[in-house]
Amino acid sequence: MGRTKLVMKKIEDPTSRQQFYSKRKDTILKKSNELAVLCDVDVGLLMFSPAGEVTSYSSKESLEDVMLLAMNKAGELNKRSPENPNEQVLSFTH
Amino acid sequence: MGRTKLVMKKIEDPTSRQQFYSKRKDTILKKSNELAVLCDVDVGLLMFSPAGEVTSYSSKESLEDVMLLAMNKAGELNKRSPENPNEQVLSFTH
DNA sequence: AACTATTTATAAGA
DNA sequence: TTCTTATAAATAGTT
Repeated sequence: MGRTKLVMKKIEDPTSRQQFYSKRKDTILKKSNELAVLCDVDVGLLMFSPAGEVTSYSSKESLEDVMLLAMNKAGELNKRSPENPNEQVLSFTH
Repeated sequence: MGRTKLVMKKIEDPTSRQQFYSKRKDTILKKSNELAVLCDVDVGLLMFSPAGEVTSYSSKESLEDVMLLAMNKAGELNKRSPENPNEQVLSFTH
Protein backbone atom coordinates (compact mmCIF):
# COMPACT_ATOMS: atom_id res chain seq x y z
CA MET A 1 0.00 0.00 0.00
CA GLY A 2 1.16 3.55 -0.29
CA ARG A 3 2.32 5.81 -3.05
CA THR A 4 4.39 3.21 -4.88
CA LYS A 5 4.51 -0.54 -5.20
CA LEU A 6 6.73 -2.52 -2.90
CA VAL A 7 10.02 -3.84 -4.27
CA MET A 8 11.00 -7.20 -2.83
CA LYS A 9 14.56 -6.27 -2.01
CA LYS A 10 16.38 -5.45 1.19
CA ILE A 11 16.04 -1.81 2.27
CA GLU A 12 19.63 -0.67 2.41
CA ASP A 13 19.18 2.56 4.38
CA PRO A 14 19.32 1.54 8.06
CA THR A 15 16.90 4.20 9.24
CA SER A 16 14.34 3.42 6.56
CA ARG A 17 14.75 -0.28 7.24
CA GLN A 18 14.12 0.13 10.96
CA GLN A 19 11.11 2.37 10.34
CA PHE A 20 9.68 -0.09 7.87
CA TYR A 21 10.22 -2.93 10.33
CA SER A 22 8.55 -1.13 13.19
CA LYS A 23 5.37 -0.34 11.29
CA ARG A 24 5.08 -3.69 9.55
CA LYS A 25 5.74 -5.57 12.79
CA ASP A 26 2.74 -3.87 14.38
CA THR A 27 0.51 -4.74 11.44
CA ILE A 28 1.54 -8.38 11.48
CA LEU A 29 0.95 -8.57 15.23
CA LYS A 30 -2.48 -7.03 14.80
CA LYS A 31 -3.45 -9.38 12.00
CA SER A 32 -2.10 -12.41 13.84
CA ASN A 33 -4.22 -11.53 16.84
CA GLU A 34 -7.28 -11.03 14.65
CA LEU A 35 -6.72 -14.47 13.13
CA ALA A 36 -6.40 -16.09 16.55
CA VAL A 37 -9.51 -14.43 17.95
CA LEU A 38 -11.88 -14.49 14.97
CA CYS A 39 -11.00 -18.08 14.08
CA ASP A 40 -10.36 -19.25 17.63
CA VAL A 41 -7.11 -20.84 16.58
CA ASP A 42 -3.58 -20.93 17.92
CA VAL A 43 -0.94 -18.66 16.44
CA GLY A 44 2.72 -18.21 17.30
CA LEU A 45 4.99 -15.52 15.90
CA LEU A 46 8.62 -14.50 16.26
CA MET A 47 10.20 -11.44 14.66
CA PHE A 48 13.73 -10.11 14.99
CA SER A 49 14.28 -6.42 14.39
CA PRO A 50 17.28 -5.19 12.38
CA ALA A 51 18.77 -4.20 15.76
CA GLY A 52 18.27 -7.68 17.19
CA GLU A 53 15.21 -7.02 19.31
CA VAL A 54 12.87 -9.99 19.44
CA THR A 55 9.11 -9.60 19.38
CA SER A 56 6.95 -12.63 19.94
CA TYR A 57 3.24 -13.22 19.93
CA SER A 58 1.23 -16.21 20.93
CA SER A 59 -2.43 -16.96 21.31
CA LYS A 60 -1.57 -19.24 24.20
CA GLU A 61 0.09 -18.47 27.52
CA SER A 62 3.52 -18.76 26.00
CA LEU A 63 4.98 -19.08 22.56
CA GLU A 64 6.55 -22.37 23.53
CA ASP A 65 3.09 -23.82 24.10
CA VAL A 66 2.14 -23.11 20.50
CA MET A 67 5.43 -24.42 19.18
CA LEU A 68 5.26 -27.62 21.20
CA LEU A 69 1.66 -28.14 20.16
CA ALA A 70 2.71 -28.00 16.53
CA MET A 71 5.83 -30.09 16.93
CA ASN A 72 4.23 -32.76 19.07
CA LYS A 73 1.23 -33.25 16.83
CA ALA A 74 2.89 -32.83 13.46
CA GLY A 75 6.44 -33.85 14.16
CA GLU A 76 7.73 -33.07 10.72
CA LEU A 77 8.36 -29.37 10.59
CA ASN A 78 11.29 -29.73 8.26
CA LYS A 79 9.34 -30.91 5.25
CA ARG A 80 8.94 -28.28 2.60
CA SER A 81 7.58 -28.26 -0.91
CA PRO A 82 9.75 -27.17 -3.85
CA GLU A 83 7.14 -24.60 -4.85
CA ASN A 84 7.18 -22.86 -1.49
CA PRO A 85 10.54 -23.61 0.10
CA ASN A 86 9.80 -21.68 3.26
CA GLU A 87 6.13 -22.38 3.70
CA GLN A 88 5.24 -25.58 5.44
CA VAL A 89 1.77 -27.05 5.64
CA LEU A 90 1.08 -30.00 7.86
CA SER A 91 -1.98 -31.90 8.97
CA PHE A 92 -2.75 -34.05 11.94
CA THR A 93 -5.79 -35.66 13.48
CA HIS A 94 -7.12 -34.79 16.92
CA MET B 1 -10.91 -3.53 4.76
CA GLY B 2 -14.05 -4.71 3.16
CA ARG B 3 -17.63 -3.64 3.27
CA THR B 4 -17.90 -3.46 7.04
CA LYS B 5 -15.57 -3.07 9.98
CA LEU B 6 -14.18 -6.15 11.64
CA VAL B 7 -15.74 -7.29 14.92
CA MET B 8 -13.23 -8.85 17.29
CA LYS B 9 -15.28 -11.90 18.10
CA LYS B 10 -15.09 -15.53 17.06
CA ILE B 11 -16.79 -16.28 13.75
CA GLU B 12 -19.36 -18.88 14.70
CA ASP B 13 -20.25 -20.19 11.24
CA PRO B 14 -17.70 -22.94 10.47
CA THR B 15 -17.63 -22.29 6.72
CA SER B 16 -17.18 -18.55 7.13
CA ARG B 17 -14.56 -19.14 9.78
CA GLN B 18 -12.53 -21.46 7.55
CA GLN B 19 -12.79 -19.07 4.60
CA PHE B 20 -11.70 -16.16 6.75
CA TYR B 21 -8.79 -18.21 8.05
CA SER B 22 -7.62 -19.23 4.63
CA LYS B 23 -7.50 -15.70 3.23
CA ARG B 24 -6.01 -14.09 6.30
CA LYS B 25 -3.40 -16.82 6.64
CA ASP B 26 -2.14 -16.06 3.14
CA THR B 27 -1.92 -12.36 3.88
CA ILE B 28 0.01 -12.90 7.08
CA LEU B 29 2.39 -15.24 5.29
CA LYS B 30 2.93 -12.69 2.55
CA LYS B 31 3.54 -9.84 4.97
CA SER B 32 5.85 -11.98 7.11
CA ASN B 33 7.93 -12.80 4.07
CA GLU B 34 8.02 -9.14 3.04
CA LEU B 35 9.26 -8.24 6.51
CA ALA B 36 11.98 -10.89 6.40
CA VAL B 37 13.21 -9.91 2.94
CA LEU B 38 12.93 -6.11 3.02
CA CYS B 39 14.43 -5.85 6.50
CA ASP B 40 16.74 -8.85 6.18
CA VAL B 41 15.58 -10.19 9.52
CA ASP B 42 14.49 -13.55 10.86
CA VAL B 43 10.82 -14.35 11.21
CA GLY B 44 9.06 -17.46 12.44
CA LEU B 45 5.35 -18.11 12.25
CA LEU B 46 2.96 -20.88 13.23
CA MET B 47 -0.77 -20.93 12.49
CA PHE B 48 -3.34 -23.61 13.22
CA SER B 49 -6.42 -23.75 11.04
CA PRO B 50 -9.85 -24.35 12.56
CA ALA B 51 -9.52 -27.89 11.15
CA GLY B 52 -6.19 -28.44 12.86
CA GLU B 53 -3.89 -27.98 9.89
CA VAL B 54 -0.63 -26.32 10.80
CA THR B 55 1.04 -23.77 8.56
CA SER B 56 4.49 -22.57 9.42
CA TYR B 57 6.80 -20.02 7.92
CA SER B 58 10.40 -19.25 8.65
CA SER B 59 13.01 -17.03 7.10
CA LYS B 60 15.62 -19.61 8.00
CA GLU B 61 15.96 -23.22 6.90
CA SER B 62 13.58 -24.40 9.56
CA LEU B 63 11.23 -22.81 12.03
CA GLU B 64 13.14 -24.40 14.88
CA ASP B 65 16.22 -22.43 13.87
CA VAL B 66 14.37 -19.17 14.38
CA MET B 67 12.82 -20.33 17.63
CA LEU B 68 16.11 -21.54 19.05
CA LEU B 69 17.80 -18.33 17.99
CA ALA B 70 15.26 -16.36 19.97
CA MET B 71 15.24 -18.65 22.97
CA ASN B 72 18.99 -18.99 23.20
CA LYS B 73 19.69 -15.30 22.94
CA ALA B 74 16.76 -13.93 24.91
CA GLY B 75 15.95 -16.77 27.23
CA GLU B 76 12.93 -15.12 28.77
CA LEU B 77 10.07 -15.71 26.38
CA ASN B 78 7.54 -15.92 29.18
CA LYS B 79 7.77 -12.31 30.28
CA ARG B 80 4.82 -10.24 29.22
CA SER B 81 3.70 -6.72 29.99
CA PRO B 82 0.29 -6.06 31.56
CA GLU B 83 -0.58 -3.69 28.72
CA ASN B 84 -0.02 -6.33 26.05
CA PRO B 85 -0.45 -9.70 27.74
CA ASN B 86 0.34 -11.65 24.61
CA GLU B 87 2.97 -9.47 23.03
CA GLN B 88 6.50 -9.99 24.21
CA VAL B 89 9.37 -7.70 23.40
CA LEU B 90 12.88 -8.69 24.31
CA SER B 91 16.33 -7.34 23.67
CA PHE B 92 19.74 -8.91 23.66
CA THR B 93 23.24 -7.97 22.67
CA HIS B 94 25.20 -9.67 19.94
C1' DA C 1 -13.79 -19.00 -7.10
C1' DA C 2 -14.53 -14.27 -8.77
C1' DC C 3 -16.20 -9.54 -8.17
C1' DT C 4 -16.47 -4.92 -6.10
C1' DA C 5 -17.45 -1.44 -2.79
C1' DT C 6 -15.17 -0.11 1.13
C1' DT C 7 -11.88 -0.16 4.70
C1' DT C 8 -7.14 -0.51 5.93
C1' DA C 9 -2.32 -0.07 5.47
C1' DT C 10 1.25 2.58 4.09
C1' DA C 11 5.05 5.12 0.91
C1' DA C 12 6.05 9.67 0.32
C1' DG C 13 5.71 14.14 1.48
C1' DA C 14 4.88 18.06 4.73
C1' DT D 1 9.88 13.02 13.73
C1' DT D 2 5.11 13.16 14.04
C1' DC D 3 1.36 14.16 10.97
C1' DT D 4 -0.92 14.26 6.50
C1' DT D 5 -2.29 12.43 2.06
C1' DA D 6 -2.41 10.00 -2.17
C1' DT D 7 -2.29 5.40 -3.49
C1' DA D 8 -1.75 0.47 -3.17
C1' DA D 9 -3.48 -3.47 -0.85
C1' DA D 10 -6.59 -6.21 1.64
C1' DT D 11 -10.96 -7.83 2.29
C1' DA D 12 -16.36 -8.31 3.79
C1' DG D 13 -20.19 -9.06 1.57
C1' DT D 14 -21.95 -10.55 -2.68
C1' DT D 15 -22.51 -13.40 -6.99
